[in-house]
Amino acid sequence: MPKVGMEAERRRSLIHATVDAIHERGYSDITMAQIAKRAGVSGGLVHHYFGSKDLLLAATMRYLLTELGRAIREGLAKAETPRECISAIIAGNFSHDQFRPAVIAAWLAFYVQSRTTDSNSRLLRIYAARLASNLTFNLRSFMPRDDARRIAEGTASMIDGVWIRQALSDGSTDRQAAIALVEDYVETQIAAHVARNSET
Amino acid sequence: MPKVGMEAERRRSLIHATVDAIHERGYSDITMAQIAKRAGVSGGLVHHYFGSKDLLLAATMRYLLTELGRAIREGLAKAETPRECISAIIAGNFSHDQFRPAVIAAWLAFYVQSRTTDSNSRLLRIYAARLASNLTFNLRSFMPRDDARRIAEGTASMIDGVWIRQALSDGSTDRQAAIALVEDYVETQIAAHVARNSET
Amino acid sequence: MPKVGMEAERRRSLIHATVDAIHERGYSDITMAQIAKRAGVSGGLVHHYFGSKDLLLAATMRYLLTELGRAIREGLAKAETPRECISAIIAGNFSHDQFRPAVIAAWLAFYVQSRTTDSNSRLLRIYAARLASNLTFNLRSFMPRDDARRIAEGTASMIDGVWIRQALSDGSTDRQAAIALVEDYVETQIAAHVARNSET
Amino acid sequence: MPKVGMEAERRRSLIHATVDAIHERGYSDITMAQIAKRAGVSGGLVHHYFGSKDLLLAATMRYLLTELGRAIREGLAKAETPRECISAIIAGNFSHDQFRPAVIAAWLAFYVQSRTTDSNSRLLRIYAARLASNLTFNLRSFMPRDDARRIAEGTASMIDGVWIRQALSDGSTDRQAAIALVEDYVETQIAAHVARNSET
DNA sequence: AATGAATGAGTTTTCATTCAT
DNA sequence: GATGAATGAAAACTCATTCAT
Repeated sequence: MPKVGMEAERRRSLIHATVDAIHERGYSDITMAQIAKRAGVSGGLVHHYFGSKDLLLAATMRYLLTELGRAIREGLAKAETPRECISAIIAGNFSHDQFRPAVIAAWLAFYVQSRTTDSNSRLLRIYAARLASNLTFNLRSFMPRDDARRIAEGTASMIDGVWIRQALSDGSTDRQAAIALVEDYVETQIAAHVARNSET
Repeated sequence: MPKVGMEAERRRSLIHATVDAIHERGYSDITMAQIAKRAGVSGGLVHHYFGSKDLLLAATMRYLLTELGRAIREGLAKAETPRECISAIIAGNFSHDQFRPAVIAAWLAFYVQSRTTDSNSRLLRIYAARLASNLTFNLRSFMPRDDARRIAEGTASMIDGVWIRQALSDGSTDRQAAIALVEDYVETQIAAHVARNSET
Repeated sequence: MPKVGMEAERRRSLIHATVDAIHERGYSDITMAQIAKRAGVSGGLVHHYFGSKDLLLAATMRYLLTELGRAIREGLAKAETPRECISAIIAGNFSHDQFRPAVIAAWLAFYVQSRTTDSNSRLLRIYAARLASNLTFNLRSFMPRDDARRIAEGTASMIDGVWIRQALSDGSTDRQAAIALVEDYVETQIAAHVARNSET
Repeated sequence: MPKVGMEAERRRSLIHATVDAIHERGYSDITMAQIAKRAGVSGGLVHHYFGSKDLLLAATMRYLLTELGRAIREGLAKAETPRECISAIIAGNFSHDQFRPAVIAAWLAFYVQSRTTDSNSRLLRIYAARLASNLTFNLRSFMPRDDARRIAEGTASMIDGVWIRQALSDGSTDRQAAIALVEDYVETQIAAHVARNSET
């Protein structure tokens, strides 16, 4: 009798092995054999579960996107005010699971790589649009639509920027500092708007 | 025409071909044959000039760094006040030569890839340190050292963030919007500090 | 139902699946997984029953030979004159069970493939020798030994030729036309001999 | 400077190696490595020239068809009467170049294999149609259209049948016997028609 | 200097076979 | 007996690199 749930577990372990392999060797240097070895299975099994290297990579990217979405949603569930929602989104992007060297490395690899892979590109675009719309919606409580859009874009840019810079510095991550930098940006921008309004 | 100079021209044309190839195919999918074809030369010649694929890629990355450095230095030469220096640095990062799709794509590819390549990593670190120190120095005119360091890091993060987001959107680049976003960050932060100081 | 007979049924169904798989995918492209799926059993079971792919294929070939032999023997049982025997042999080769696209395809595949597989080659040779000897024996009633041998060879060649040509035309089979073509050959040859004899 | 004509020579030598490999190992067991070794080149070169195993096999089949067509055309060029044309077609099919064990083996392999490969199937069909039309046309001098068509089909069947039987017998080929068998069929059929006509 | 044919090591992929359940 | 997950050997294919011309 086959072990129920074995397949899901194997797939997850292979995806984790893929993330780790990208972290250690770099996206362009990983091989199926490395991933299989890292997951402690034979090379053939990876194909059995994912069909091809491309499909394994695509599945890994989807996994990362899903996990990020979940982290953000969890934070949003506890947020009550628009300001808290914004903080939840920011914190979600730097949550414990997300802001680890291996995950950061894999994220950026897919981010950059997706530029030349339509299906991956589409996934990222959908995620980015949702993030932008969510940020914009909550910023609308503090400023006009156009400004909200602009600051949302700035916030997203800074989140991505902090991530990419973290990838390069092989040192340990500092979630608090990362969050503080982005929060500071948002806070200062909101404050500027509030000040401007109270002047009039 | 003397053969001297011919070599430099060939090298440059191969480097440009490499940048374009990365843009079109992605870092992990480029081949020497593609690059050679794109540059209109034989495959063997690339080795003759660069020795190996790794060396060609390293040379391409050095070229990008040099060009970026040159763009910034040119702007800085005309800047007089610290504030103008900051703007020059920002503008340099989004100068006409730098903020093109192919260059952005290549930049990010090297950026991400350098994580697993020591020699490239070192180059990027040196550049990043110089940028940070330069920004910090000029921000010191407006705020204490620790704040200057923090805002310098924020500025660099936002520059990188704008870049990476541009790579994903296949559309045309908007230098003005990119500059405005980063300038807004710096300006608002400086204003906040000035306001705080004038309060006391 | 007793388990005895179950095994024979499973084996037969796997052999039929093999024949169908050869027909649909071609001898060089069939896999054990396909055959197992087609027979509605697990991949492991095929090995359990046949030991290996080669043995399954050998069993399939033996099955085809046996069925053909049976079809011919059944016809011969009803034949009384030498001429009727010849017709029975021809008709047996194009009997309903034999002259179906899937069976034809499998036959030819084994026919051609046996060239490089000693054990299969031996089986075919035995069958061919029996066919030749049978045809020759019955043709002896109408002509000298040497001519009988030659016309037997011609008859066998034409049977094989009609078969191979049928394999290529994906259309439906026309047993009557196939039989008529071969019968015409035999009839004309016999007639020529009879005419020659009556001349003298 | 590259050797002019080297490419054509290489391709031809690889195609010959393919034919020989099919003869020796059988269609379903040949590997690119075997073919390369037999041609005395590296494995990579085969891909360089043909792109893939499938394309190499397709090129080999086209080569065999072309050679057969050439052999027949050469014979036809010397034929003057319809009867001579028929003999030329038959002789062409068993010409020295065609009726060799390796070529026969390869021919049959492709013949059978083409059933599941559309592009190959199409090529064979075109050739078969041309052969049938050519035979029919020349037989029309001796018999009505319908009979001519039937005998043309019979002739083609016998040619194919002689070929397939030759493939199985690993012995040396006997071109004269093969030709005689088919000629006998045609001759007897024509004679029968002539006799029938003179009766009336 | 320049070419591009040729190599061969390395990678993905396939699949018969095994084996724990 | 029966399953199908897992293996690993063998195959196709890719491509940086070399080298004769």
